[in-house]
Amino acid sequence: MTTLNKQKPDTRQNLIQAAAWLIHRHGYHGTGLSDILARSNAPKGVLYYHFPGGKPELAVAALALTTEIFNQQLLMAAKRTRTATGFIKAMADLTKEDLLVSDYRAGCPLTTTALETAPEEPALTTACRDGFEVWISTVANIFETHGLPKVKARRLAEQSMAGFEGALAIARTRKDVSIIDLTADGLIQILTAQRQ
Amino acid sequence: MTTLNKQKPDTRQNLIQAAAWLIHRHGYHGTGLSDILARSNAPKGVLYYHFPGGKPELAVAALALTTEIFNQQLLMAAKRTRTATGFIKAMADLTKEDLLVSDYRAGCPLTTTALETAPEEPALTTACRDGFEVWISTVANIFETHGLPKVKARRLAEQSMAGFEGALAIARTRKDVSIIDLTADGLIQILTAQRQ
DNA sequence: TCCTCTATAGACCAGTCGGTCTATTCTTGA
DNA sequence: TCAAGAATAGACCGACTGGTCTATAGAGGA
Repeated sequence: MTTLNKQKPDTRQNLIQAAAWLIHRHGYHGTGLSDILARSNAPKGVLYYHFPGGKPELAVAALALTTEIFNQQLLMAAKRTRTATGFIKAMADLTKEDLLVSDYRAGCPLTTTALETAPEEPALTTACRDGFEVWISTVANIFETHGLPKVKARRLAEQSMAGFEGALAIARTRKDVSIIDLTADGLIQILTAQRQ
Repeated sequence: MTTLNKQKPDTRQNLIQAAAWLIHRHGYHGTGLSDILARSNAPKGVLYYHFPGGKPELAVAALALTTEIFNQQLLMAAKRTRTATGFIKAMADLTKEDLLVSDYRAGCPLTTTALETAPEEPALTTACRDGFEVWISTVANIFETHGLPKVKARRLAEQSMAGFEGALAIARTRKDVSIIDLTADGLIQILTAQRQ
């Protein structure tokens, strides 16, 4: 699923990765084509050859890549955890990791792009919505494997995504990740309350 | 506190309000000076007369205005509610209101700006951090008046802000506010669990 | 009445934006 | 060996960006 396309991956993939990296840090409007081109060492003609739709089309591909990568991280984290509580803590760690390795320069590209562009660029809004849905479904499935009933698993997954996304934004302004742990604690309390 | 400055308010205040309205919808990078000028019917010279620091300085003022307005809405909502649970529901209603009256065109300007610009525009990041702190302090105080101990009130306030901010972003991509109510339900469960 | 300071007005600027276009190079099958 | 499509390369474009500058209008005191 990660290598579906038959195209020679180098240039096209480099463009997508460069765009994803930059949008992750500066958002959609804050990322210029010239930045993407410089980062991927590509001339302009190449971009419009691979993405006739221009910047929006490339951004959609970049958001899809980001969605897939984080989804894989969620699945890997699930393999390492044996309880729903443990998985919530693992999600908190994943959320913190992005902030710490980037020195608070990178947030969630889906949230950033969604807030910047919805609903003016429908393709981008759709990409964000689909990305959130992928993540929430994955998290809900993981909660189910840890014994939560389907409906409660889905609810807790939505609450988790909302909590961590908001905590990420606030943590970035503070250069302090503690609100992410606080959010995890809250989710664990919800989980525990539901178990009773 | 709402009318501290001695300056004749018209032009300057119009600029701030126009900037706040636009940043609310399109974010910092998505809002151009020309948009702000057009919306406030002002020529360019006026902007740089009142805000020598240019766009960033005006944006900081706009974020401060937004902070203050929403803070007043929190305080008003607190007057209408008698329990912590009721206040959580009132926060959910406030969060939903922005989305619904703007047809999902407006999110939280603090979150949007923070994700777009941190940490490249320190003044903006600071304005966002300060804004979040104002809101969280207000919410924590309100929880205290409803009987929560200080530490727990602060924790629940942080969890609330994170949850509603994240829910707002996701709701915007879906054009559906239900995740905001779900978030409120989760916060109420945390509250109840802490009461035991 | 005139002077001075505040504020308004908008022409103008260099730089950058996303996007188009044509020329060239690479690759590959005949 | 050569033709043809795929891919690369970057010059070029109009529109727009945030920002500067000078000219002028308005207000208030002497």
